[in-house]
Amino acid sequence: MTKREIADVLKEIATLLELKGENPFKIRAYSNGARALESLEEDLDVLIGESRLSDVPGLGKALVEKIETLHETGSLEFYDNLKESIDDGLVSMLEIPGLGAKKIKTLHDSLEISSIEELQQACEEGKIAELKGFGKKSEDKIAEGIRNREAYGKRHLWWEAREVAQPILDGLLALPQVEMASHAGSFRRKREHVGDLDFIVGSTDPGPIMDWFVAQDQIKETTAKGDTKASVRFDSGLQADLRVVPPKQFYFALHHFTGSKDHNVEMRQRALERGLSLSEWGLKPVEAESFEEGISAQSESDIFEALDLSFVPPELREGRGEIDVAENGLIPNLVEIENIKGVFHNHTTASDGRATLAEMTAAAQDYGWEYWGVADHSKASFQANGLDEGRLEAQIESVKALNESREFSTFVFSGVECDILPDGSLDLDQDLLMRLDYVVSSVHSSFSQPVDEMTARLIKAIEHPATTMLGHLTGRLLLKRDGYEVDARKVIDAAIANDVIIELNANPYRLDMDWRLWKSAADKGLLTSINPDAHAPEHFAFLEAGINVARKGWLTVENVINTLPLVGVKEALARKRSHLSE
DNA sequence: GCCGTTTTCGGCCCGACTGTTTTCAGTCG
Repeated sequence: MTKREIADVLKEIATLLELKGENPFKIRAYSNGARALESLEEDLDVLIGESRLSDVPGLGKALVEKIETLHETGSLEFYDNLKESIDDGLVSMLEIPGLGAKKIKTLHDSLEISSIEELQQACEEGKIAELKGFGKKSEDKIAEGIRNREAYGKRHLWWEAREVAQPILDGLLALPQVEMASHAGSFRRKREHVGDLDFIVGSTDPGPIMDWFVAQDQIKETTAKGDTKASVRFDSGLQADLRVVPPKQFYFALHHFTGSKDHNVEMRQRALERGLSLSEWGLKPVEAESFEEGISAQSESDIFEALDLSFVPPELREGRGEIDVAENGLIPNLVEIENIKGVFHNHTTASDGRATLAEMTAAAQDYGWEYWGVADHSKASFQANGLDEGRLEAQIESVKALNESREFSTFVFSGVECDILPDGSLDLDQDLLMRLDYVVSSVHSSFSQPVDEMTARLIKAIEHPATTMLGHLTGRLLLKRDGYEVDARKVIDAAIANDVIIELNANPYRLDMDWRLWKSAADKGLLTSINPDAHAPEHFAFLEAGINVARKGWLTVENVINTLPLVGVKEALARKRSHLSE
């Protein structure tokens, strides 16, 4: 079993133990173990081979044994027995808002409910309302939760959540009672998709703010409204929480609700080591009665500083080692959208784009970019009107003519998004590919190959002398379709060895390669190009989503080739070509 | 179940909100 698969098993064990009513700290130990495993930089084989797994914080004797068993045999008796003893239906009931492990256990023990269908029936028969600890409102809420499950149970792309979040934030900031306001949560951390939106406001007069918040016209329902906290749901199913706190608490609350949970746990522990207690209300000596005696913060930086840390940007607050790095003052200057000087991997009407070469060039010029690259599909992508050798040669001439015309200040690179055929070979003639400024090699077919075959296919394409960069590593479409299976580590190593870039596809549905893989890859020397994969001028805006991912992946300008000015990029592309012809 | 150590077991983050209750448990973040 792989690291990822084992981590999933540990997570599932945690959930199952919760439904059994186990000791909450034991449950947390399994969750922590899963996370420790996922964020391992080192190879699991090596760690187990050298018996160093127990050196990993969070993995003790019991977990090490279970992980080793899973890794070697692919199964675990403890897990099998546990799974056997709990109905799948109980697990899915956790998805209903308001139902946690304890209530589900009560429902199961007293009414023998073990599926959502049975739960729904019990609601209709009014049995839930009669249960001790439940009531009519609980019953209605559960029934509502079951009805909404289909429509609202999903997550929302960051890109789409932003459409809702930005007007709300602007509206809050415009209210006279609001002294400061920000979004928080996974949205502020720029996760690729979010479950809900969080807003934090600093104010001494919360009433009007709460009233304004729940009165927005896109709101479908208000699920909670108190003096300082409210929750609403929009038509899209997206939920948003607002918390109003006194201004002096604002930065503590902002930090707290930005999370992540893992980051906060580490921050609190660090505070405790210094005799301090950190919470959403403030930072004070453990023994102090109130936060009046605590430390004040005029910014989040003050909080980090009070714990001897340099500022950690929200994107990095995932509990993946950022505290240790901040302790040494080594948080890098993350790449910013202003650093981008141009973009590769874009399409025109020559294949499946919606704008012409000139229109796209004009749009790129509007962005102030020094260059952009056209990379239309190759002939194997028949459905996308891919270019054959003849049409591509014609496009090379068009690009050349456009550059020579000096109609635009933005330079155009001639490239192609060349299909990687099922056997790993490229879809176009090598001599022609070598004449292009660059080649993006991508998979668009035979997604279901076994992982070894797919990995070999990608590596073969990487080793092709014409390949400049690898397109969307997994082909995933977030919230729609999983990517094809591929051994990312091997592909990354091959890319580095062959001086090939792996793109960071900035399409909000792709964001591929995943942010979790970038830090270690970049540390090993991998370069990326943040590519909007634009099929229309307005898609150039996707760059922002790509920047989010790059920042979450700890990338700096040094790791991103399209932060280079035109001259630098020309040199880099030419170097790859000449280096190979030697 | 992990950790740390005051080395053998106690601590592990905790408050707002809801719906139930009539002083609190469960959920959520």
